[in-house]
Amino acid sequence: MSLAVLDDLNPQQRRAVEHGVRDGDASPGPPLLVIAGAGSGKTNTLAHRVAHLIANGADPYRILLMTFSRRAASEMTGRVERIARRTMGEGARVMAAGLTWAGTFHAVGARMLREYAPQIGLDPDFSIHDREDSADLLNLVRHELGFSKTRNRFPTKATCLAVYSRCVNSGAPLEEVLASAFPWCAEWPEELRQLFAGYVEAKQRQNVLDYDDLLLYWAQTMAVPELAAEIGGRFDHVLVDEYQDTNRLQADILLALKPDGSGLTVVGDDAQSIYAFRAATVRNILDFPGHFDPPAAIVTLDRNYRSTRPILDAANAVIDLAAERFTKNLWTDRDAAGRPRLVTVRDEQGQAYCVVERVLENREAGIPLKQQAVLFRTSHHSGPLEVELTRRNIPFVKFGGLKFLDSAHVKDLLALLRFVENPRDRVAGFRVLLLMPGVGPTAAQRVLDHMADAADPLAAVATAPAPPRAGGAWPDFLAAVADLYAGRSGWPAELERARLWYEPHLERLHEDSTVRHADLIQLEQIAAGYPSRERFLTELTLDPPDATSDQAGVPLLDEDYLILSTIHSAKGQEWSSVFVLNVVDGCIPSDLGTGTSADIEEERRLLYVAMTRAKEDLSLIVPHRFFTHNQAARGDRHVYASRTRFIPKALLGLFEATTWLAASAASATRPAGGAVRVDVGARVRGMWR
DNA sequence: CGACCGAAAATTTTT
DNA sequence: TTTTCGGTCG
Repeated sequence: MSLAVLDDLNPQQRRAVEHGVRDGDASPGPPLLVIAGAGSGKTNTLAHRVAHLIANGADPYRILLMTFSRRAASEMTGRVERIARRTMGEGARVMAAGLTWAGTFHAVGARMLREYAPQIGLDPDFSIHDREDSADLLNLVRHELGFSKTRNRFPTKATCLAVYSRCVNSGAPLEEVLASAFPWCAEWPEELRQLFAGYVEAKQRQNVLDYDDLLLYWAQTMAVPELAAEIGGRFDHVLVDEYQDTNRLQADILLALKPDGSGLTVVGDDAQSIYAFRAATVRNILDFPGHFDPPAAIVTLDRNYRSTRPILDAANAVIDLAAERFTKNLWTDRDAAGRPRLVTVRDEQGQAYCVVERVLENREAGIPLKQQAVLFRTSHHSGPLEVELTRRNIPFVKFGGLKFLDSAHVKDLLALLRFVENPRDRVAGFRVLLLMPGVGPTAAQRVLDHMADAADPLAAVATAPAPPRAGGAWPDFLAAVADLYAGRSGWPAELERARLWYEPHLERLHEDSTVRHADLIQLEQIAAGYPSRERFLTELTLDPPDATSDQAGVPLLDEDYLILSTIHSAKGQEWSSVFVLNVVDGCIPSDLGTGTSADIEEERRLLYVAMTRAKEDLSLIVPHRFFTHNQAARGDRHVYASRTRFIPKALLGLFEATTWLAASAASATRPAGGAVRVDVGARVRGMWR
């Protein structure tokens, strides 16, 4: 590898890149932990390390690259490719194509499980349930067990699934999970245990895995010494990014892959750990070195290349107040005059106007929309802003929150494909059957039971008892299934066949069928990018297109658009100018998550992550008053909010405090009543529900 | 058997 | 306020 490329790195980065690699010899070396602060060139360093390994003879087919989030995964592979192209010229294409084992833990797990299915008693044609499907199946089991009519109300399907998921991911006993995270469900340990047992059996009968199973089955596979040796032996180097976001199960998998740590590299930053709610644990990163003898080497990257000094000073001050810290403060030599702004506005409406004004000012000053981002704690916080952006014709793309695939009509259509792909999947079957008029739970169950008893379930649909009140819808359905079953149209044309069947139902069930119809056409275009139905369904579940923009779908790539993102989805990203909404107590920290001090600490890190996304310009918006909706406490439509507790008085000197006076022009044209404004946001979101 | 109605609960971030 | 659940009516 050319020395020129490594010369761009600072000494610590270079140590991380070259660790364990001798000239021309990239055989697996001792384990390495890289503690890399925000903006310290973490992904870049990891990418350089991969390129360096390959340049020194490592086989790209035998390199495994994993992350927790999809965003981080694509960022990483893209970066490796770019660096390789720069350093290796034409050879880069070969190399990038060779990096086939790169992705999220879940995606890699799915692939591994399909491959090893025959050896672990799994049908390789399993389908994968997303969260909603999993909750639906859990609900069916819940009914079967008679928990629907208990004296006190039993937890909802979503809560049950959350409990189950946490148990699986943290490896903690049920009672402990209930006590710590779901105290209001603590009276049901026995029922929940029974429910989960039934759920697991149902999944297995139906040849279905949920998200957690992808990790769980993989971890179980790795518990068999022969298989662990075989799978671990396929890779010389295993590298994990965002290691602070992994949970116990993922750490188990990793350690089973490389018990002695050879060829193992993990990268992370405990100050950016924001997935504890998903059972991620910083212990993974803290305990990593000690798993090996001798302990893994540690390299710390604490030079920040992203933000100006005033921004970094403020962010450091915020994280400095954390109860527990392991990493050092970041430093930079990027001097600049402007402090980050702390902008007080009247209410959420004022917040929307203020952000829009500033964004437009920035654009006038030459900063494209794409270099600006608005971040928020929860998805619906951007509601009023989205309305305002739409009103002013400012294009935006939103990351996190509601997904294209969550809309009912898309799920309906996909359910038909999933039903044909795996006829034992009762959740998909139910969903499809219930779309027809005159078909309810009872009729649907009869059909599915009839199929379950047959040797060839799909062929048996034709001989199933016709639902008495379905009328002409039933033969139409049989014809569609027969066509898809026989593969008459081929992929991806069969999606159109499915849509033709679905369209009459779409028009009957939904008022706004034209908008929804456009989504289905878009789905067909997406499908064309996948080689087969199986790959389409799997990858759509594991890697759904995650941006929603208003109405027309994702804007063209060459267009300029503003970024809206939840803070969680913003991790690893950076923008020239960043706005953070609702920097008030009750939002950050969320008043839902303020139960334990650990929860509060996570919220503090969340604010830290948001602030460290900014390169030149950072504005924290503090609405004085904000509307609450869906609050348990009845009555008040708005509450008076105060600045987040994470920026106490002592820190105010690091900010430039300003007040944005409620835009006279805008508010003058508005009717006085406050209640309607919240409804608009709800309705915009409702279009997708 | 399925559609409708009234009461009660709900809580956010991702794979 | 919205969603979800269970009971009742047609």
